Amino acid sequence: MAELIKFESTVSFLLAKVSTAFRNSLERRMGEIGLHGGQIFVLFELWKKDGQRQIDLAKKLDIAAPTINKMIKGLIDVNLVERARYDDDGRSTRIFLTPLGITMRPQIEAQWLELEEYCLSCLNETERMILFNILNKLRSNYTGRPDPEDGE
Amino acid sequence: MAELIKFESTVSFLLAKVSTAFRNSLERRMGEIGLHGGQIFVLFELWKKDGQRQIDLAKKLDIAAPTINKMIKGLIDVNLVERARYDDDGRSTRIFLTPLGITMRPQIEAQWLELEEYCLSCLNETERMILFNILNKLRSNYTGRPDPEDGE
DNA sequence: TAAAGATTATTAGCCTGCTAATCAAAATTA
DNA sequence: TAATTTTGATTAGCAGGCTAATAATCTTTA
Repeated sequence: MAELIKFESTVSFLLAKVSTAFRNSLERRMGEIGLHGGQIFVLFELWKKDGQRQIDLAKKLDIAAPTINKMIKGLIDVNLVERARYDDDGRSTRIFLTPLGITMRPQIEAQWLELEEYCLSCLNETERMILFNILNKLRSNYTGRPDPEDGE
Repeated sequence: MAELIKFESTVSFLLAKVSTAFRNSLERRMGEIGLHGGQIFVLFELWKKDGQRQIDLAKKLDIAAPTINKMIKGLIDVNLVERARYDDDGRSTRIFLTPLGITMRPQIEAQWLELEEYCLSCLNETERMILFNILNKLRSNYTGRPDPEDGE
């Protein structure tokens, strides 16, 4: 006779729940400043390096080509980025920040820090560090992308 | 002049990345046995108590009414559950497991444990326990729903 | 009883993920 | 050069989240 699992006792169960809850918080917080949850990650990459191709953004964000395409559409709709074609390659488009996309950076970053504080308010400094390290391990395990200090 | 954040250094950043990666793993693993990622949580609640109303399932799973509605549609499509109306309340529908929904339980649970093992393969036993406890705190923080031992 | 309010399910539509399929352009190879 | 393959962007369509709006059924209240 098969053992019946206690789903609530698995880490995956909790991870799924926290994942969904976090995504909702992210969406709500970013909605307060007129953004959607996923868009901030695109902006983050463009702030590091403007004018990247869609395919390169997708690779850095670990998302598929159609996903980045839709995200960029949304960002264009709210006038945060724009597309530009170059003569050197007729296939690709380069994504550039608009002036608004540049000037909104501090506001978006402040909102991000608020989200961070809200999410982690139940954890002390030690727990936060531990969680950070464990999540880093999980991320490497999933994506094969090691800790930040390895560069890209 | 505004301080520029290092996004990668925030826990929220890693949590977002791990969330997405986990959801992808979940979808892939469950796809192997003909299911989708979210459906397992509905089944899990029905295994605990069959014949629940949609609204009650939604509350227990912390999801919105339209979401549970779509999920149940999908489960009906693959013949794992079915709807039934009762005379006592013409508004609500009760969701019941089909024979397949009952007999597939061990297979689904085995797949779940495989996912668990895959996700956590980079963590030792201590780290898993620590992660479990921290995730539990985060979950309470988000949903106001405390640890399992508090009952429902 | 009749009217007003609350509850349940559903539809429409959006964002974030995905895969599969297309199309155009570039690169490679015969 | 010509044919083939690869690459980059896009569209269509699906699942899982959401909110807002409807419709139908209870429940409550006047």
